[in-house]
Amino acid sequence: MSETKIKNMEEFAAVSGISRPTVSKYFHDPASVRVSTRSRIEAALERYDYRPNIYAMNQNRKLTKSVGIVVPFMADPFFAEIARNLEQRCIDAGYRPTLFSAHGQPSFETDILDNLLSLKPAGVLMAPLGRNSNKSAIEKFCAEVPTVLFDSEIPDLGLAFVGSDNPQFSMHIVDYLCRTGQPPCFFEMKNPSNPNANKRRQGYLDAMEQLGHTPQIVSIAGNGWDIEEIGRQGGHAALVTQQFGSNTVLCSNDRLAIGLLTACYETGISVGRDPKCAIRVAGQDDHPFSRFTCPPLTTIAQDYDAISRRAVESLFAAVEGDENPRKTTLFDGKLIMRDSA
Amino acid sequence: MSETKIKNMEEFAAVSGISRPTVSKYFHDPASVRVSTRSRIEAALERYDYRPNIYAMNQNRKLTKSVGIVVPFMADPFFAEIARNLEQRCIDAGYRPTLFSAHGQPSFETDILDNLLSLKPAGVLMAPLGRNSNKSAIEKFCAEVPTVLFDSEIPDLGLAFVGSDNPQFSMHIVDYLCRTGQPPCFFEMKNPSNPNANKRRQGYLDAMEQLGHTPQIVSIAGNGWDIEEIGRQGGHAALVTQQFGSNTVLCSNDRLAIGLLTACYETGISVGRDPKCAIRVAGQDDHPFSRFTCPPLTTIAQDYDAISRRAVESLFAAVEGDENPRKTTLFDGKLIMRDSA
DNA sequence: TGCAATTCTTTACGCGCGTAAAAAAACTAT
DNA sequence: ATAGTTTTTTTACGCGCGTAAAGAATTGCA
Repeated sequence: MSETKIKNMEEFAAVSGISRPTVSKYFHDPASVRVSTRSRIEAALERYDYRPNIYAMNQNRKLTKSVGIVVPFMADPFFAEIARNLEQRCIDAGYRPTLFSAHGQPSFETDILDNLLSLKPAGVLMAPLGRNSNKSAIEKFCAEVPTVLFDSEIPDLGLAFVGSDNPQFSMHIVDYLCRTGQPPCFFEMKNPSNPNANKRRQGYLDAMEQLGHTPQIVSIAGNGWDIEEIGRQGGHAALVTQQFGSNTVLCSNDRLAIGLLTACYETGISVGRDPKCAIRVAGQDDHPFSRFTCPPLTTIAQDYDAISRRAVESLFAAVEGDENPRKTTLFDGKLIMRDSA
Repeated sequence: MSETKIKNMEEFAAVSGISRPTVSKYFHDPASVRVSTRSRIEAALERYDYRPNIYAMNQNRKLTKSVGIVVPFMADPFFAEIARNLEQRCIDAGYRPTLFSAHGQPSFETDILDNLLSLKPAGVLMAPLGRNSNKSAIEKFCAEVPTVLFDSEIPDLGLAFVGSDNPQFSMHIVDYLCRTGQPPCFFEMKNPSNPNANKRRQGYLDAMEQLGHTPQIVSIAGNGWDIEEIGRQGGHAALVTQQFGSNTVLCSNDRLAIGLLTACYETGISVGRDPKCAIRVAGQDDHPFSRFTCPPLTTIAQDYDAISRRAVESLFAAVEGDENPRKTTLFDGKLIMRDSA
């Protein structure tokens, strides 16, 4: 970092004593040049702080090193966490990830894809909004850019889908709830934006049937991503009109459960697995905050780590040449027992 | 979107019947060409889907249209919310924002600045990590890129700072708590990463003195951004050893308060402003989740909207030529009364 | 030591667009 | 219609780097 300012690769090649094409090759892939050459370049990098112009680099390359990470709602810590996980893995693999959030708006999601197109990314990791996504826009995008979908599946789209085995989630937690108390009823949004919700409902129905219980579903109104508030209001309504036919409520997801817990508090209904409590509440996802609700929320944890690892692996395998058929990978959830159920 | 594929601006200029330099001018600023010209270009844009190559565009421009938005911790919904707000405003102003999160790690923050440098952004909106930030790296960055800091101030750095008036926060909520019950003690992390914490402590001390009460501060150990967990553990310790000299606890921020609420629950201590409850707990920030704690958290709300508006205004004023002296803008907080205090 | 295989240098062109300068064309106002 | 102003066209070059091709240098190995 000492001497005169380096303007471009030409000058940097000169001071490092290596020809420009070789330097270019080095920046494309350091392992592609001989060790002695590499160390001479790296020695020069120590003395001068030069970085290739990223715009000039990407102009001619068919394949850039950038990767898009798209989530439906960054203000949901669940997605923020998984985005961070994905980001780290991309960096480790030598790529430049860029974060995007659709902020719950389909039009925003479409705009993001438009912008991504002009970024010519090597690949994209995307969790779609779900029901409200502009499917044809996503389909068109997937046809042009290698894309791995996660969290929320759109059938047949993308190189691969990685998510959770929702039926297993339901089976697992329904079984636990039945073993430890009354069979649960199911609390959900009538028009969930995320397709996982439908699979969880079905999983609940199957699990209850399999265990020989009569299922009961409480569907509440509400749209959008303000899920805690929807759960709180719907919970209020369900509680005062006594719609829950069981003292145990399994929520479609943790954010809904968090809202329901608030509704219980506000209605004066005690929640917990303690026999003195009026009802038990369980969620699904292991949302980062579920540890801190009162009572702490019993839930079934998505395997963030496995999901993000597999998503990134699938993407880079495809990007780096493997021609695999589209594959769906689903990971099991782990029961997290806390005080709420 | 009908006819043959357009490869570059040359071809697009041909089909639109306008010369390439004029088309280039149009994409730089649509208002800079005559109305008749503009409508001919826009007519062509309807028929052919052409977008200028972003890499070629930015290669020669001294000033790109991209803006960096840097937050310390995206998994904190507070920052996710404000980032979204900033993002929207940048788009409305015709810029291309890119989101970055330091994920609580100083080394990551430095890397982000490095990457941003090579993106040659028109400007950057940054909330630093705080105490752990690599100040000299940020200083060096600010010298090269127009940067507005928000949330967490680093003295004299950047074009401007926009944040909250922390002493006003403390005064306001301490006054409220004193009027409605016992004067509060103050619950905080011993080594807070965010410098606002220090201002809030001082604000608490000043407020208590002004109101004629004896202040008491409970500082707990813990590092990093896992603030709820730190608050929970520290809260446990403080509760069992009866360190709170008042039945009212003002927390340095909402996330700490959320942890303390969990500790109270786990210790069997009832929280609320109801006289039957054992203690009152208040937070600061109006974290998105604070509405849904049990009991819902009384807090003082940061004016997200005003902060993000002013931050963006300051940045674009500077980017577009105004030479203003560095200015610090602080917004008042609004008391949000809920059940916890 | 010699020969083939690998790696590097030299030379040269192109990518898509920014932008400058001079000339031509289109407006505006009188 | 005319002069003056604004906008567009024409022409031309450069940005920083990717990349191809041919020859030179370096290596590995027997």
